[in-house]
Amino acid sequence: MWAERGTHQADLANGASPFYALMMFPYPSAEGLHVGNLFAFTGCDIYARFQRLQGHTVFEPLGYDAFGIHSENFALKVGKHPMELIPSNIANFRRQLDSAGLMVDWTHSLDTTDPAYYKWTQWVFLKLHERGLAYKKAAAVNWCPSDKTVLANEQVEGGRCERCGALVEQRFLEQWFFKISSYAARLLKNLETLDWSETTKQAQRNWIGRSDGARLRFLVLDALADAGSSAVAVTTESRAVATTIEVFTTRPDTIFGATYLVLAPEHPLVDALTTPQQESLVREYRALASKQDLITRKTNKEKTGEFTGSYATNPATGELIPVWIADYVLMEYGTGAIMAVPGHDERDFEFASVFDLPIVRVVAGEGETAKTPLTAPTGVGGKKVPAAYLGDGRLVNSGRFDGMAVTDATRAITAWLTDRHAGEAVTNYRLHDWCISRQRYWGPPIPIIYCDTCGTVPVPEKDLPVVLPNIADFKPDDSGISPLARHEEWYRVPCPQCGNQARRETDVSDTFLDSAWYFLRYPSVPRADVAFDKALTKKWLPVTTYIGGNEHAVLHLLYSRFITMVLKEAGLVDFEEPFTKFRAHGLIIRDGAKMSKSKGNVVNPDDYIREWGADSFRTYLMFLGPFEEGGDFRDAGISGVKRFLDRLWASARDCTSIGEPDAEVMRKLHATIKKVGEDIPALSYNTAIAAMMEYMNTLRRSERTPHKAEVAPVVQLVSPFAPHVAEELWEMLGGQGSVFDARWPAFDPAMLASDTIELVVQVGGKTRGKVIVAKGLTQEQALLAAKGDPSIGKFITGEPRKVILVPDRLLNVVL
RNA sequence: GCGAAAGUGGCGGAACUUGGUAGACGCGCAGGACUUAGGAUCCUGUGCCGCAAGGCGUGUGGGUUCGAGUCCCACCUUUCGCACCA
Repeated sequence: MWAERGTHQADLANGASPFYALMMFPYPSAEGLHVGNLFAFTGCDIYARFQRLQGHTVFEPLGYDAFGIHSENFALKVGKHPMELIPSNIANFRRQLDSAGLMVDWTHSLDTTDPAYYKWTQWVFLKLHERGLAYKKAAAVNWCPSDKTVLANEQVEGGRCERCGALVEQRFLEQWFFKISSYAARLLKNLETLDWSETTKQAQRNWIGRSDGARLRFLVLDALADAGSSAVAVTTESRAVATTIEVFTTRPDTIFGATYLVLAPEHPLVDALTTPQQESLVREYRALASKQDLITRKTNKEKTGEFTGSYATNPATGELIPVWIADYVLMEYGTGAIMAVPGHDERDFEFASVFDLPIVRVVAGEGETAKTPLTAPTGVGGKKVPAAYLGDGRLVNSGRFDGMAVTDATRAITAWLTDRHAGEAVTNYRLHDWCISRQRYWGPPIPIIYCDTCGTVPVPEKDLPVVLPNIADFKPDDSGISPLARHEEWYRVPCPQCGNQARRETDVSDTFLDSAWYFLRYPSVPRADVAFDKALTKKWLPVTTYIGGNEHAVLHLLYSRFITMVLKEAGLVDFEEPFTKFRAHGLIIRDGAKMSKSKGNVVNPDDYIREWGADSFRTYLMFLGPFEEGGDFRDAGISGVKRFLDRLWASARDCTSIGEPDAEVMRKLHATIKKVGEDIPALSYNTAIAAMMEYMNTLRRSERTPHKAEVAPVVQLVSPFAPHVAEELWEMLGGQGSVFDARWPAFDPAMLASDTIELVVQVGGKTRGKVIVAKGLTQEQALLAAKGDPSIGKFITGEPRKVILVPDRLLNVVL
């Protein structure tokens, strides 16, 4: 009936009070819908249905995120082509989703692997390229030397290839990047304006990773100085070959304690700095470092490194300090070089201890002096061991800055060094540019053509989409480049500018690009002439409420925000934050353990829907626990929810319109309407369901044939949770049209009022019972009533020392 | 290491941005009714100790308060995220 009447279709052009309820679209796996998906969708669906009952025109679209490595790997595993697998997976998902009774408007669905969709994904790439936000550079990828292929980060487990177990290496390939790092400050600042869960915002803040500090310059006096000589002569020749090493530090106040410099092994200055004596050692170390894959390098705790043979001048002390390379310094962060302050940095301390480099104290804490040894108490016996001092304090061994507090010194020293042209204050972000290249098959080809005469040429918009060809050998191989690079007939094209023989980019783009703009597309599906219609976009976006998993709290949400910002700058949309409100749902576990195929505890929604019905299943999922925290799925629990719905059904079937409803029951009903109406928008679905159950218990215990007025509103309250049952009962009770086109029942505050209340009585802070009394009693009256109750009165043995009355709630008698 | 969240019956979880009957609701369990039967339905009970009166109870130890699951201090544990980010 819903399908026939188009109940779930929103009138996008004319609907009043638009409400865009978005859920994160699933990857249509061959295994079918995961119960976690359904948990998320149901939670969003309830919210959306409730908003509709509040009078909004609700748009609840859903599509499929079908590109990417998961699909590709699965296709490889079962020996089928993804182009063949995806449609059947989608059909299966659609069947399952329909059986769950979601209010999805399927006339606006999308599939990221459809050329009609990815045409616009490529168009988004071109928009970024136009604005100079897409660029190419060499970057490290995970390389499996045994499978001879590029691995995605999620295919590397503990530094090894998840398939063959070989140690993963890093390789450098030319890749496309988006300049998201230029937007770091804005992405961070805008977070303050968003109605998102605090945990999600915090995760984004950490990812963006703002650090305020200084960029400092260290002059290398003579790159060719003799490593053995401690007093390097400053000659005019050496000045001529002088190089500057830039470092980033958050502790410029500790510069007097910088006793050496460290560069990342792949730092571009390393060659120039390495002296002939050190050359072979440095080369060896660099080779070793580059062999390590990205992950083990980051988790390897033992400090290793090599001396370059060069010395630089500490701009504060004027002393010569050695320049080292070590893999604990990361090229990706800051300037790829650090000033090492072993006295006040744990990592530097460890490194200095291993290589016997000088450690100087420049900050003294409470009760410490310049001479106090740098130690930290150990756990056992409180014995002191040498360690860096990380705490607050005042400067020592720092010349004119001695005695200054750390915070003041940070400012003062930065200013002093700035005056001397040795550095300046900078803000640094951890966020690095977004690498969107994938040396894979199953994604949208990056719309770029390389021409010998014209260079890098973007594919003209009119030539989009660049269709992904259906090739049989889509498996990545030892060429180390995309499978598309094996298909000359595909990549060989005339240059769009000069017409000469040219070559297509053979990498495809990251799946995260597909999902970074899909919410813009939904309202405009199925229009083929634009990515998104201007009027519809203006009316429906930004998304009113977005619900999804916290696993996407960082990347997906950040990328979507970035793309939206860029489109705003390009004048294509008129907002820069795509999701006004975001809430993350929790995780469903089963019998206390995470669901996994290997444990065999995966819940197949089909089985439960068949056995218990979609409504019971939905309601049970929401009853497990707080929606934002998830819950523990136990088979036994579902029966309680089923019983509740059965009882509601029986009450609706048996209720009568004769006579009057019971006043006490009606009071409870109105309290329930209030509670459910407050709980649903707060996503407290579990307590909303509990409140409805409680009401049904009250109704049942009144032991009369229920009056229609006592039952009908409950049908509406339960409708977001159990839409099928509610729709049927609505009709059974003579409701007009769909229950979802009716309005949410209003509660009457006057109904909640009662003349008498239960007054809790405490004696000396201990609860002794309660008395039923008239409202608005004075302290004396309340005390009298308490004394009058024998089970309470016996505790009031003397003259009260103090009496506290919380009007109409509680009386505490202190003896 | 850094960041975030959380510790409440046999179990999942309630207790409302405000300190005021801890354990709502559901599962499970126990007893009963109906039944040829019950994994159906309905009723009753169910934090712990105690025959009772009563006492004890929200991770541990302190504190504030007439009154603390809730606020403050210290600690312990667990989960999740990020992790050599200078």
